Parts: sequence; C-alpha cells; structure tokens
Amino acid sequence: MPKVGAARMETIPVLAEVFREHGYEGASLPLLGKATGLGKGSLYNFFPNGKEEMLAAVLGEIDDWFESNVFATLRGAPDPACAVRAMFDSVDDYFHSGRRACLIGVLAPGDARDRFAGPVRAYFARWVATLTGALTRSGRADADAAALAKEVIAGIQGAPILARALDDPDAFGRTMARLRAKTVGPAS
Amino acid sequence: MPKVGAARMETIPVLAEVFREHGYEGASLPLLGKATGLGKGSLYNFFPNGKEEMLAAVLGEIDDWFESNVFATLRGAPDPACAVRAMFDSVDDYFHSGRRACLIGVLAPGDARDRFAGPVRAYFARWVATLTGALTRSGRADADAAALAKEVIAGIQGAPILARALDDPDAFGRTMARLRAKTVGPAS
DNA sequence: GTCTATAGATCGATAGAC
DNA sequence: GTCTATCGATCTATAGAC
Repeated sequence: MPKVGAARMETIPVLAEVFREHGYEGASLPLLGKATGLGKGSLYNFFPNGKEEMLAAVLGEIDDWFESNVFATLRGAPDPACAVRAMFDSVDDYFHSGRRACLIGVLAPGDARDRFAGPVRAYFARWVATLTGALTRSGRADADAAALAKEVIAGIQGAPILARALDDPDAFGRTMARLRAKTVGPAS
Repeated sequence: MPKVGAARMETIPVLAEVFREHGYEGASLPLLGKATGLGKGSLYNFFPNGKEEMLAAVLGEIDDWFESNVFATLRGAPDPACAVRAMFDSVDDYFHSGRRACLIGVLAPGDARDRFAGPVRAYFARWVATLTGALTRSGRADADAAALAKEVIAGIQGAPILARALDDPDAFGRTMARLRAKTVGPAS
C-alpha cells in the first residue's frame, strides 16, 4: 500500500528525472537524495521499499498522466481525429519537444526490465488499444488502424532517441509532424 | 591503440549482448566474465581500460557492421531503392526480428551517454546521411528525403522498444514492413 | 595469457539520535 | 519526519602467482 502525502508526491517528478537521465541502476540513492534535497532517511520514510518503490511510484504517476491527458481523450472525444491531434500535442509536451529521454526505453535493460515488465506492457497495450480505437472511429479499417497505431507509437518512442543522439531537437518535432500528418492530416 | 587478436575479437559480440541486456551500469565485470568465460584478469588483459574500453570495442564493431552491411550498400548501389530494401532486411536481421534490444537506446542514460555521445552521434549522422542520399537518388526531393530518413530511423529505433515491451515480436516486423512500403514500395 | 586475492570505493538498506 | 552513522554486499581495478 503506497503512502500518500503532499511532500511525497512532490518528490516523484524529481525522482522521475533522475531515473530518466541515469537509468535505474545509475540512479543511486545519493543522486536521488541530492535531486530531491532529502536524506536517505527521508527517502526511506516515503518509500520504505527503497528504489524499487520509488520507480513504481514514478511509473504510476506516468500512467496516471497518460490516462488523464491522452488515453481518456482518445477514448471519449466525440471527434476522434481531433483527439489524435491532441495526443500529438500532449506527447510533444511530455517529451519536451525531443529534449527529454523516454523512461521506458531507459528501463529496457537490467533487473528493472524484469521487475517492471508487467506495468510497462500494460501501459503500451493501453496506448495501442486506445489509439487503435480512435483511428478506427475516424474511419480506418481495423487491421490498418492497429498497424498504424503501432507504427506511430514506435515512432514516438524512437524519435527522442534519435533527436537526443543527434543533439537535434528539431528532428523530434519534424518526425512528430510527419506521423501526425500521416494519421489525421496536417496540424489543425 | 586497441589491441587486436582473435581471442579478443571473439569476446566482443558476447560483451555486446551483456551490455544490451543489462545496460552499461548493469553490465558488471562478474557478469561480463561469466558470459565470456573469462576471468577479470583476462578481460583486463584484452581491455586494459576496463568496461569503458569494452563498450568502445563493442560500439566500434557495431559501427563496422553497419558500415559494411548497410551504409556501403546505401552509398554505392546502382539501384538506390534496392539498397533501401536491403537495408530493411539487414536491420530486421540485426534486431533479430524485434527480439533484440537496441544498444544505443540502452546507452541513453548515465555516464555512458556523456562518454559515448560522440561516436553515437556520428553513427546516427552517418545513417541519416546515407539513407537521405539513397532516397534522394531514388527520386525524392532533398527536404523530403531528409525528413523521411529521420522518420524511418526513428521508427527503427522505436520498434524494438515497443515489440519487446509488448512481448510481441510481430509488432516489429509489421512496423518494418510499413516503413519499407512507405519509402520504396512493398517488399520485392 | 589466465587465474586468485585483495585493495579501495560505492552501493542499497538499516538503526537510532533528535 | 529528517538527519548521521554504519553495516554488509558489490563494484571496478590492480597486483602478483603460475
């Protein structure tokens, strides 16, 4: 049962950035403490199970953010094409226009992959399903919608990797624009 | 100056798989030793600078592999569209049809990113440049070719992430097929 | 060239003062 | 609730026997 509390909640985005920039193994407790301004004692007070619980809290918050800002709109919007456009805007915002690394990609290796495979898989499965649904309602055939959804999400995952490797955030924006145009036409 | 030798060269692909599966921080010397069947002494004999030199050797071999199997063909082939199709075949082979993680994505976080940013950037820049060239020669306008190249490479980076997260290698193959069709038409 | 032993540093986690 | 002190484990890297 996770603890709740304003102080604890405020640390989660800070912890998230450390995991993003250093990976799970690389995010040491001194590093996490320095970023949050808390000592180890305080961190263990908020997260009794240590790093594993910190990352779980981070993933939970990411999940909530996407549920509120992306999935809910994709599912419920009266105009599915408009919802997909909003998804691209939210994603661009989330990845800081290509300057922010993808936490999920960072969790790919190591123990973290094994321990968090379930939540990560659920997150992507939900994204694929809701995007496929919106594309279907916007008039695409089922099989085409599913394949396009996966292609778009793969592109969204790969674009920050390429943009950061090239040190060219613009590469992210242009790839997003192309994916958007391919799914629901040019930006509204 | 890197050492050379058959025994050293044979360890490099093994080291590569460990880095892929565990990341740079997670690939401990006991793990690397277990995978190669060598003790720490032997590893340091081959790679006096330790893990950093091991990863440099791995990246160098990946670079050579792409240079020989992908970039050279993209640059020199008389039929550029055919060369792009060959690129997709090579990439599918390289990523073991979506079951293999991308080492570059794994290096995104941590010290490894800072230390190897130069080679990683050069690798992607070369890929973008050679693919853009081939697409241009196949008849696309310069700006379109450059943007499409980045979109394709971003998709190639993201597809293994999605496929592995969903535990669905087929998602990789289908995304590759869509990207291929978009650039040079359906498989020959 | 390959091994074992070990140094020196850092890690995650705990205990206990305040 | 936040801190410091500290434990035991693990890590990278080195030294030296064979």
